[in-house]
Amino acid sequence: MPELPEVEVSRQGLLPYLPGERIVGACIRTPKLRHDIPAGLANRLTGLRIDAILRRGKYLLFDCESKRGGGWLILHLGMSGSLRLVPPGTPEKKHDHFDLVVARTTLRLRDPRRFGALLWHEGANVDAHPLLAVLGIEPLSPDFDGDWLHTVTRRRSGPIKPLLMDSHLVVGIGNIYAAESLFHAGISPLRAANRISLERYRTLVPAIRSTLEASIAAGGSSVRDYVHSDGGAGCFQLSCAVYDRAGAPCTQCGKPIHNIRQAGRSTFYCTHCQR
DNA sequence: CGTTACCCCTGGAGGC
DNA sequence: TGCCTCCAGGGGTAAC
Repeated sequence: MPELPEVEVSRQGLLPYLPGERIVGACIRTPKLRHDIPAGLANRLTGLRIDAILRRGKYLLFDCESKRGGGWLILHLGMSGSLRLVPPGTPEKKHDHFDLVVARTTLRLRDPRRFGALLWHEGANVDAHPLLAVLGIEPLSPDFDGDWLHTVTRRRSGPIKPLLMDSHLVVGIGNIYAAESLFHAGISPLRAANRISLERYRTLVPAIRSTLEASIAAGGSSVRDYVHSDGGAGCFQLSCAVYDRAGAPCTQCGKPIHNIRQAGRSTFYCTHCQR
């Protein structure tokens, strides 16, 4: 479920409740998700204070006194992960793999497909973690602009859409937002990255940014529901222009949206509006 | 080096 | 109702 906007909205939803709180316990019910869960993690966490919650790409980073002998709890939601704040003592359900317990609430991770991750990084420099050190640029950072994307794609002859989803280049853009952004920029997902002009990259990057920001804003309004109820925290994209709209009329020209496969993922686009 | 195929896993949808 | 196939918003790894 989560792409960058969902992860960011989850982070913002946790901010009123967790930073400043002391971890009084943790419960790990699963030996591994995407990776093995570090041995002794629950004990390591217990007693530390949560100083801050940051986001890097689709990773949530919990600063657990990292500058005072602690470290970082690193969390990834994979395809099916979700976070809830539940009252202390709430019985767990199937696929509830992890609890982080503070005095007044419990952060609960649920992930049926177990593609998520739960990791620990000792010490202050979380960017040094092997999975984080290889990540690309943040799409909402000012350094991410059309000129930058044009420059780094000069030797990339593959199609643009899988490239936008490559976290080693730029983080956080998943299958939905890659498709939506390319539609808004009028660029075919099949076009070779090194055959897109600088001018068009200067259109594409703002399209990416506005698509992500609009989704974060849409999710922001439902943060309270998210952290307090069983309500869906899924797709904050209220309405997609192309994603999951195969056969339906294009919102611009009325011709049917196509569904193809690229690098093992479905791609939705308009063959008339996107070139 | 760049690009793609496969794999990790469960659950929901739709066909028969 | 059951059984089957296909599909799903991610990403690490191996192979070309």
